[in-house]
Amino acid sequence: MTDGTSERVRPRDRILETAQDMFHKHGIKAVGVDAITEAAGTNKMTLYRHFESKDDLIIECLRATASKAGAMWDAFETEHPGDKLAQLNAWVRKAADMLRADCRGCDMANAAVELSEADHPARRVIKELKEAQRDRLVALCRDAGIGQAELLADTLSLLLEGARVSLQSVGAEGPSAQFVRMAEGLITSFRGAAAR
Amino acid sequence: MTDGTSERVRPRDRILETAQDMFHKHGIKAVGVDAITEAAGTNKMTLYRHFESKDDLIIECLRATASKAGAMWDAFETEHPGDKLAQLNAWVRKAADMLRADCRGCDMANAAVELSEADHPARRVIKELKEAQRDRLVALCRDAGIGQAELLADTLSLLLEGARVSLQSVGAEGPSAQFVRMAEGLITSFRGAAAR
DNA sequence: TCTGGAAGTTACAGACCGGTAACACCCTAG
DNA sequence: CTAGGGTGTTACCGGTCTGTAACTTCCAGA
Repeated sequence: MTDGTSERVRPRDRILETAQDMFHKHGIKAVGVDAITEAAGTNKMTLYRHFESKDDLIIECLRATASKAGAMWDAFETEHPGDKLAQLNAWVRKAADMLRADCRGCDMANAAVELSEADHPARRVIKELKEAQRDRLVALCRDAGIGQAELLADTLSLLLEGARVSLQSVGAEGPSAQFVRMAEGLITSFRGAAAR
Repeated sequence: MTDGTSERVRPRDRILETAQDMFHKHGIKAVGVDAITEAAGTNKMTLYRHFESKDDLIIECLRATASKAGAMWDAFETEHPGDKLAQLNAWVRKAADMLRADCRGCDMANAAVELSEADHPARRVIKELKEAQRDRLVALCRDAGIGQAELLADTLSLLLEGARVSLQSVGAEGPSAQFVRMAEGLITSFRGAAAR
């Protein structure tokens, strides 16, 4: 057994985890590679042995974040197997849970704002991952038997995205406080339209 | 006549205008004061004679942007005097017009994302200005005779905020393309609820 | 014409950034 | 035990950043 009880985490994974956390909390441009390696208990050379550049590290962080979000979606399915409407409601509740005062918003959206250069390599990845999330929400709405599934999914997407950014600019007492009411009202409204 | 046809703009105003434009296009942290002064046809010393610091310049830029947005609101009133519902529809159309592919989003929201430090002096100003805009939209909805004016205004706010950030992460073909349909549907829905 | 203040110029300070080179070390697989 | 790859350490490069000092130039108003 190579690991035993010690189970030492590889430097690459420590760097990835630490970078995700620091990028999320302080922003990408506000965090230097020196700060990341120090917080991860390693050094800059090791970082550059595992990642081509800071941009490469950013991209890997975004992929890791999206992967965690994907696991959250899987949890909806296992918690409410087959019941798509319950999964959609779980999504709303989970989204509302993330709208706490200390929430710094969506990492991908924030990265898109910070990395303003149109040809930045991270932009491709952000678009890919965001489109995948959109497809998943559309499929969930459709499978829940909602008529205009795309429109509802897009509306919910924009509401959540807006709530996350509003949280940062006006705070938790702003419009984002009404997110659950808006989302649930929309879902019932769309369901009623389908039944009609 | 001191100005004549030349109409020379004061360095301070040139700096403010240029900084607004560059901050909007490239982001705050991506633009240095040297680049601003060069683009404004002046120099760094002149900038620091008119603004205490870069942070101070940022704040003045945000105020100027909000002032321009306020002028836009005034235009709604003059174009549709007394007709609050028409003004609300004009707001929707104006918002949709800003959702072009090259749109870089809301300067205040972007600044809130970029300036992640909780005690950054710009954060107070951002919150103030955003709350003022919210109050204005709530008043417009209420004066348009809509029952749950606050809820509609907050929903529209989040939708627009979300559309602007979605535009940057997934592009113009993403959920933001449906903004007008969503907004108009919401307005008619809320109006129907009031009539009921 | 004189003068005072605004504006421009140059140079610099001090800090931080991403990224690299050269070298010492340790720990594990063979 | 030994060899070698992953890791840590230190120093450095060139560049950029905000902000300041000292000085010159320009221009409008009295």
